[in-house]
Amino acid sequence: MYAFYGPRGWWPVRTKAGIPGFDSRGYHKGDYSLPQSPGEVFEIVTGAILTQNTSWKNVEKTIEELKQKDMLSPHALAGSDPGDIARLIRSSGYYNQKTKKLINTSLYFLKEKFLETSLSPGRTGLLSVWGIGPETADSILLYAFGEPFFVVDAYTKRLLTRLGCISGNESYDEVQKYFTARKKIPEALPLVHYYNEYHALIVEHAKQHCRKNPICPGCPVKRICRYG
DNA sequence: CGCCAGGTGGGAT
DNA sequence: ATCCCACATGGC
Repeated sequence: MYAFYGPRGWWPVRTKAGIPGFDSRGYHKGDYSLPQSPGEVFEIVTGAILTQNTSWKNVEKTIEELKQKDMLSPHALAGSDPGDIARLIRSSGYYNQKTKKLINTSLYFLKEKFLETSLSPGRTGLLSVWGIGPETADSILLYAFGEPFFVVDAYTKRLLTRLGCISGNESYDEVQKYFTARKKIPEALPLVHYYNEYHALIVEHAKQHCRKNPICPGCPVKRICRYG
């Protein structure tokens, strides 16, 4: 899939959109040096929560709103009126729930000073926050803190099920194990970069070919798939 | 119009 | 543990 789609430039960082080295949406292909500041770390944390069961397109708009109102920080979010936050993040859907999730996460980050110290919250720590489940936790660890946690989402399960790798009713942790237990990892890429690309490639592949109604002509993994 | 999108938590069984 | 549901907007 890497040969077919190329590097994906994840995680997109809106606050860098358009500057040299970044495309208009904040993707940075082949550059694994992000995030580079506490602000960028927190933007990824926020994006990971906002995109829960929601298209990234809707989230981009919200991130932009938050940024323009100087609300893209744990301090600002934790100190704001929930109603104001809900209005700002409206386009990302589930705005009442996500308001609560953002405030909870902000309070946790403030209390533990993760941004100041650059210390990782750790998986258990993130999962203890109301509003952060396994996928959001792993997304934050992998893309915001640069730790090798493989992200499993609905696309991952769909692809692996169609390829015949899993039955489809496995738990999050079981699917994750399918990847982390593998020994065949290209040496050219550090593990964290490999996981970075792998998840992003699965998302791209699921959007282009492995949709709910699959588009098999031209699929890069057609040969090893039951469909097609 | 209907269906889907880079899930999570709560409640019943 | 395992199912079922609420949560909500915007794009196609």
